[in-house]
Amino acid sequence: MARVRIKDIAEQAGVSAATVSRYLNNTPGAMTEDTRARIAEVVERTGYRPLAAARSLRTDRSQLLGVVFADIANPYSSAMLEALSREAEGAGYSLMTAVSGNGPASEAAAVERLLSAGADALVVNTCGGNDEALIEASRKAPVVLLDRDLDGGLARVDRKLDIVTSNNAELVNGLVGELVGCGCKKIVLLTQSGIASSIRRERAASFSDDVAAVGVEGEVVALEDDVQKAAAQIGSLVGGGAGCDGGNVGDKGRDDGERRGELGLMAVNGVVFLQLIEALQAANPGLGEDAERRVRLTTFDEYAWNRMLMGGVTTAAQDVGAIARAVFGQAMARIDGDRGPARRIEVPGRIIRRASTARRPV
Amino acid sequence: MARVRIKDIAEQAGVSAATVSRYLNNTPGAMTEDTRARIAEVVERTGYRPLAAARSLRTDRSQLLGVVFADIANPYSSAMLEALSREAEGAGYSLMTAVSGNGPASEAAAVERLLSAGADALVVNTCGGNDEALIEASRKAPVVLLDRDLDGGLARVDRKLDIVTSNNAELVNGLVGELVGCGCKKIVLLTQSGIASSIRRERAASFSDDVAAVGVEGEVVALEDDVQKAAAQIGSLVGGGAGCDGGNVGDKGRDDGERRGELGLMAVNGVVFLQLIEALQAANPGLGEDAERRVRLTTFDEYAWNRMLMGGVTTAAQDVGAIARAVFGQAMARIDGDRGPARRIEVPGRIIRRASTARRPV
DNA sequence: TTGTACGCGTTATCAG
DNA sequence: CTGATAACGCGTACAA
Repeated sequence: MARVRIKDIAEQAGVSAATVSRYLNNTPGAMTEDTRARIAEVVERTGYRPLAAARSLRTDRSQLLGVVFADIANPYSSAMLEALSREAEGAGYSLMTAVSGNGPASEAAAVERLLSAGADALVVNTCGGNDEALIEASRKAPVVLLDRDLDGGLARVDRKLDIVTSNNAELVNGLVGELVGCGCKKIVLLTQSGIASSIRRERAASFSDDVAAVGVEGEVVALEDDVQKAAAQIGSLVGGGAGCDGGNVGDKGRDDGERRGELGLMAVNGVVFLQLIEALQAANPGLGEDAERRVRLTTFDEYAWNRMLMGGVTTAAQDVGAIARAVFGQAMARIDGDRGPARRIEVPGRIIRRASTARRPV
Repeated sequence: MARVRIKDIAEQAGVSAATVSRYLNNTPGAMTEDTRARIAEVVERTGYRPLAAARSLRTDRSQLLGVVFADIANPYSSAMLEALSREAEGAGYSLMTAVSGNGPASEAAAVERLLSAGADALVVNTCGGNDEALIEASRKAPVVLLDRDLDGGLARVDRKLDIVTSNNAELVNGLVGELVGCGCKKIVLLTQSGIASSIRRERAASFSDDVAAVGVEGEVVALEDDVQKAAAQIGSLVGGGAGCDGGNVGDKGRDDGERRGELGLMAVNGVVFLQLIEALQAANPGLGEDAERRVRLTTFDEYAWNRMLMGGVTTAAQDVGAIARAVFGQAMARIDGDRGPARRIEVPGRIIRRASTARRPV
């Protein structure tokens, strides 16, 4: 039961291989309804599928899209993978994935592998520090940056590097607004230690502008990976009049001193948010039972636990589906020969207001 | 600057294409050190990479491994993707991924697509209800089941379907032991509503045996997806003497009635555990502040939040790296022509004991 | 040790 | 509307 080839189909249908090929690629002004039917019958009966390698060799198209994730443990990446899968599926494409683990060398290797494997185009969620490799790659196949820009911000300069990202400036602004709106006098943006992605920089820059504009104190802190160190960082931030608020006895929602809600925290992404929660819990014993209630939490990235932790955390959610659509669409356009200037596509996200920044103290 | 072919390398190195090919595939007893060096120089200088499609057409090997995930939102899948990537990378393979979203039809389609795309073998984390499609696929390419067995448990019957999974029976036994050890008189296994995977069945079966063996009350509950319904389920389980425990004033760790710690909960996977936490929080108001303290939590799958929620949750952790190694190794063996009987590989996981099942009441 | 010649399965060109 | 034929780039018997 060897593999069935196009020639076999041709013989059984009483036509030539060329005609079968035309049938498979449904050429516009095609063939007799009769021959079409005959071929269809044979194809159906034999379950024939053209060999990808042969087709690819001839057409110089693999129907393969390479995707490189910086950190697949970040649920944003998972969601994006699923969304991209859906897009690819609809277009008859398959996804080849690679994970860089936030390592530039690993990312460069992944890009090289995917290219060697024949990817028609690359989608790269770059970890930074890899501008050269990516620009080089873009000369062999279209490259669409996902979420994160090059360090040099060269996306617009170089010819073929497109980028799709969220409207981070507006989202940062939205979160700052939420925090200020619920009474925060000081706001801290928490970023990931050791990771200097363009997103971090972009959000940090917007942040500085925004806090200055509304006249509250702002600070950017890179949260340590180590829980104890992170707890110490958080502790010193919450700091000052900690632990002397008195236990809340039985009924809660009382004694809402005006010092409450003064510190606003903003996690730059879901991973940092999780670290933040962990650090808060670790720091809790030293800060008193209700330390959590004296800070206002907000975060980027919408995950299940945002709804439940702290009674609901105000979130800047990115539109994963729309981003995936834009990324895939742009990649396809490039594959189809679009040689226009590099594009920068900003997909609007939205602020989801939850209890953590509610007007009346929690 | 067209693509450089093997013929170009041959010309520049002053040899024939055949010799270059031999160089690329480093044939054993090969060639003069001189010619080897000359070819190496040219290959290096031009950055030549053989065209995957042409090579694949000739060798009938794509160096592509297809992977189908049932639920990529499940962090177990992300971790597995990363581990599999590492394995593939080392063997010169690339991963083609697809996501079924726990839909049998979608899974069947994904398998078909990956096969059409030329995958040398398939790794399937099946969602169940798809035995036919998978068996059919296994006749075209090796299929290795990941974690979940066929509904019919046919893995050993059919010729080529291998399966790699954890030692679920032992892990269930371990968790039951932990719960009994900290004083639970009743244990409930929480499963995912609407998903009837083999893992759920397997763990549930072991569970029933185990609770019977140690003589405690056991129950299996499929947790509703809807938070309110789930909360009601949890509420009725915690049930009975709820809410009349008196608020714990200031100091805690007191009034540990002997009714404490009587109910043991075991989440069948990380997703269910998250739903459980959410349900617990939703049910809390009606159950009294410290309802969480009257139940003992355990769960399968080790994630970051297991360390932090409830002060640490006792976990049955699977050895993702070892599983990935076994899966990939088995796939490679099949690709390399191993026609031996189907294998069932059980990779041992381990119990991580945390505060949630500590002897002294939390 | 190295070169020659052929074929892998498909699509594109060109006649008819 | 259809068929014959020539590539696509590479690996591998076979011959030298």
